[in-house]
Amino acid sequence: MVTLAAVARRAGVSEGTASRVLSRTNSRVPISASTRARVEQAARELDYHPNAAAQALSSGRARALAVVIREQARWRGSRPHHIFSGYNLGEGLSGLQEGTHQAGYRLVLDTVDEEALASPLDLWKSRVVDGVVLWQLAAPEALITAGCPLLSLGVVGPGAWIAADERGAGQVATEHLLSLGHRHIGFVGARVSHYYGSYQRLAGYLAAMRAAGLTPEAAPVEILSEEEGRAAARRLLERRPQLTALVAMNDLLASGSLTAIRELGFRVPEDISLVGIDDQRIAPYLCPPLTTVRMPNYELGQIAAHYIIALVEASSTPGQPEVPPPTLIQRASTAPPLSRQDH
Amino acid sequence: MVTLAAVARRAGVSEGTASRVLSRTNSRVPISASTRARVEQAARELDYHPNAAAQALSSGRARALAVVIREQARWRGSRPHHIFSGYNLGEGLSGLQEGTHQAGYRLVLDTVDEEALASPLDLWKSRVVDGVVLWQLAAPEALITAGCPLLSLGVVGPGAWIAADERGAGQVATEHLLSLGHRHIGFVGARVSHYYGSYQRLAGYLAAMRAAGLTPEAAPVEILSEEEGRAAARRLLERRPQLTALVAMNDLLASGSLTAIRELGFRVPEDISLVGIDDQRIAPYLCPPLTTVRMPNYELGQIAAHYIIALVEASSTPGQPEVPPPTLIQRASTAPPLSRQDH
DNA sequence: GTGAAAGCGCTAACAC
DNA sequence: GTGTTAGCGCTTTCAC
Repeated sequence: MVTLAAVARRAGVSEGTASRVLSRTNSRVPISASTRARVEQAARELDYHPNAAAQALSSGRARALAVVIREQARWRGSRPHHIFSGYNLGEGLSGLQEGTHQAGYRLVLDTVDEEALASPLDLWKSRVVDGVVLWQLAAPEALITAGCPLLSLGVVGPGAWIAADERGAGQVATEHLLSLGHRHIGFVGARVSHYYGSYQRLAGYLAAMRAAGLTPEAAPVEILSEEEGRAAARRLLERRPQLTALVAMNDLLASGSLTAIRELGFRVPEDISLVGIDDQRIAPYLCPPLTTVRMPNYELGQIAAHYIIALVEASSTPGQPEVPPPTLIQRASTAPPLSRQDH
Repeated sequence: MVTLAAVARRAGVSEGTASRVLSRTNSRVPISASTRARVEQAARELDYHPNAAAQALSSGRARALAVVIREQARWRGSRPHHIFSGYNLGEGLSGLQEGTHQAGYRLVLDTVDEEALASPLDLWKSRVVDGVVLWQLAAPEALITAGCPLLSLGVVGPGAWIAADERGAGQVATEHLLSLGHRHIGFVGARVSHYYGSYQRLAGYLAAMRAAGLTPEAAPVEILSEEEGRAAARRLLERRPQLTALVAMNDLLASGSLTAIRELGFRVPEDISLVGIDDQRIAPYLCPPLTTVRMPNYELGQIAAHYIIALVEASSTPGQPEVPPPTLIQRASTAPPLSRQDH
């Protein structure tokens, strides 16, 4: 193993100087250009890689962040699988990894089942990570009282949190239908507990409807499943036959709604238009391909990385960052209303 | 911060003894029950969490593994996204995380763009991780010469590698069609370079066809895209009008094949049956829902964790592990052949 | 600007 | 069985 001492020896300087040249953190001291060059060359020639554990121990910073992901309480086949598979988490993780890597931090992956958030606490207390990013997860009390820098994504605090413009997504979806000429638009998926997005997306829908002077009509859903989406859409369409369009709180519910619409003998988009939110991987494969709203997941990940790193390094709360707006992805599930609405 | 010294003091023992009681690694020495109890209680009372950096520095083991994931060279919208989003990586990561966590190791997430595998090398040389798991990625020469314990998943070595029974998957898919009564079965997706699965799945198809005394008919594909799948399926069906069924090398190609089949005026499954492989998230949403073969991704992840940890701790190659077989997931895209085959 | 030296918290080899 | 002690490789005062 090549140590700092070896580099220092070869460059003809002391360990302290070599450290000052080579480490990002310790560089508040001016160094002469020639010394710097000699040290850097020696490091290169020796293929020096600083020992992360030694750096962490000595500096008190691990230069690592934890991403915590909830284990889904649902099963596929007979094996557990994490929320990984859905919600475009991949995009978010990409962004997080990108931002994290750029800043010279590492990302430690952690998963937790429902409420047992012991493992991120342990990662923090063991100084494995300097901070924690919680994916669609509210900060547990224990982590907060432990003083761990943390950031919840897509969920309201306690503690710092950021989210995409979920309300805007509901609005974008609704306004798209409005601009197509729809006047009787329902919402599938109100009231999913603990999920920030569900509340805000509904709020966006309500705002858009009211701004257009129209009466909103929303059907609640207890959990996020296709089956629930199907049932809710069915109830909505039976209760309000004048509806010509539906906004679904997310693509999964949209998928269920599609089934309900078809079961009632309607065609999409001729009789009923449908918009989802999320632009999940399944969206283009639904029949017809689903018009939906894409959330800035990648960017949210990047922003989260910057935010938590600022929090870790400055131990002062950064300002609320700007998140790019959701965008409409137009596919084949929406069209202008036919005459059905005329009665 | 609560240190080992504090625990030792409170328990009335030396640091060495406390360490022996509390650390998994250092426990080859017998300890009296009463001492052990006293130390454990003291640790509990003080809420002691060993400093990971100090442990790593002192022991020379980080108790961490890297998972390396390739950055996809394709774009979605205008942002990069990783292979995360596809190939049921989520299931595999779950299994990996599970196995890793159980053994008291952590998982460090790393992504690389195509061939630049510098960052896992750096993780290893900096002693951030004790070993590396490469997801659908061949081991780069540099990592091997560096002596890093590593394991490639779903790809043939150099270095250790494990994969699911890809050949079996091809066979299962083909045999399903055979058992339905099909005799003219084509294969979409031969010859995708560098991908172990593509070769083996084709081999499984060929074996099943030959075992049934039938003539195989495979269409090559250059890259894994729906468009390529569509083109290949079209070529195949035009060249061999007697075909009544298709096996696609994976669900993405199956999706493209579905389009081609429909474009040629055939119905699925009445005129043409179609089987995919992977059971990706999109599979149940295709029209009709795709019959496909599920790969044991979760288990593969778990097995990988055990394997690499054995490699790290024993520095001896474990035996080739048993991976559960692929299983057929029957949905609506397959049925017995109609009379078309009779001419 | 640079060197010397004191730890960071833990493990492990060695005594007893 | 348990205590003592010498580091692990780096950062960071404090001198000069």
